[in-house]
Amino acid sequence: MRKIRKFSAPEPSMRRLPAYLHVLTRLLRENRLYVSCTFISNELYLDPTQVRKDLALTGIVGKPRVGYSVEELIDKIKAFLGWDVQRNAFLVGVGNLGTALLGYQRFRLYGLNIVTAFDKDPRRIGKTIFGVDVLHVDKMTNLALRNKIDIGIITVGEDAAQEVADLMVQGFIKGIWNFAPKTLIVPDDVIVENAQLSVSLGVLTSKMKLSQTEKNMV
Amino acid sequence: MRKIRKFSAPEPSMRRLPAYLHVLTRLLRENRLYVSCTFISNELYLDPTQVRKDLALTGIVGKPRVGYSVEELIDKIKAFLGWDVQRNAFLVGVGNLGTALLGYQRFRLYGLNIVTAFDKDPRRIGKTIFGVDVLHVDKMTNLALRNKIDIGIITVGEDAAQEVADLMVQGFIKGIWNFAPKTLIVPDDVIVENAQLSVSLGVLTSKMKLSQTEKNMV
DNA sequence: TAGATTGTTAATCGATTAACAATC
DNA sequence: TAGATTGTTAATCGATTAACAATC
Repeated sequence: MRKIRKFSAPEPSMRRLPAYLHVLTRLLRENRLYVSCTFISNELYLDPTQVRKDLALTGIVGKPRVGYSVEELIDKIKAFLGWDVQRNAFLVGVGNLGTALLGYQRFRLYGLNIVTAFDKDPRRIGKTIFGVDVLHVDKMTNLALRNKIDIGIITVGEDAAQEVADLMVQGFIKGIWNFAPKTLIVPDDVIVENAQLSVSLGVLTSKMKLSQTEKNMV
Repeated sequence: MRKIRKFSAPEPSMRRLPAYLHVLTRLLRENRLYVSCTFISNELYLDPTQVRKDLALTGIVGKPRVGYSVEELIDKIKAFLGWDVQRNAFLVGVGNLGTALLGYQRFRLYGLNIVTAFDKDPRRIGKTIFGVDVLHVDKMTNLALRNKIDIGIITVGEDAAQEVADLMVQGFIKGIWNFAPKTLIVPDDVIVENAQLSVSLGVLTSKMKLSQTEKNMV
């Protein structure tokens, strides 16, 4: 196995932080100034020590007996997740899922700015979907080189996914968000995050199957 | 913390299995009869022992020097993930994401059958989207009780998510696939799988931030 | 002050990886 | 048979949880 030096924080922690942000945003709306780990852990059914460690990763310092400043904590978590800067993205594959992502307003909260979409289907090219133009995928690499594009979103089928990833790498895109059910091969300095729906569904249906077995066992 | 007796398999393993299935499906198309752990681990950049342990979870028995039967392995993994049976699902929230899920043909491969969709927006009610009728969400609970519905898919906003989950629980739905950015509170016998896009995006942008820091450090 | 909460160190738990015997 | 591969046990690694001192 290729060993990669690990600078990055524990992934389980990274995955919990967005949920903290949801709670904190609500508290901010309610004008709460401070929050304790215990409060967050109760809201999310997590261990309070785990919450404390996760928060410590962001560099925040709390006040004993008082807790953490809600506002400061929101800022620190956003910075930790890299949501404090705007990132320009290209999306390739304007099918159902791609279209849904183009219309997902919430991405603005995370600094994700999808500037252009691409496809190879002539029926889709030339359209404007949720204010985003759809161009032929052949134009993607050059456009990525000219405008600095941070993130490439892959919402094509599994057959085209590697091809699209290659074009993104050529366009010096350093982060790929891959929704295609395919393991991508990219250089070491390119980060791939997989977001296959099947993975999540598999966890659900696998656990459901097990809970049926449990019932039979009782 | 509430301790839950754990029957279910390690979640990391469950999350890797769909990727194995992709490789195996390709091999099946290529008419390969047998496959070794080493082959799969090379394809997916995983440790071969890890692959072997994951496969062992499915109950498959391999032949030394030969490997595992591709066809049998596919069946075993599908059974393990609970993808060997059809499950009826209701989807609530016919926004962009909900619509995309209704049109996602691949779900059939996983046994997921979305039978009806729901919303509370009168402009959406009465429509048929990708062959699925959209009804008012008030009708959901009763319909779930009358037809046996296994899975509820929540694609509403965070404000309505808990409310929708409550209705699903009342309708005896035992598995909830939650795309809303909200931690749901449900009885112990209901399984919730969260599939927030923000979690995946957060991992990507957090790692990208770190790799920029690395560059500055060099 | 007393006590709630943070921050940190130690212990436990679970997942990954290494080593190796069994097998065909 | 020799050797590739499985299956399993042991070692390591990392994440979670417990314990407790520091703080305001």
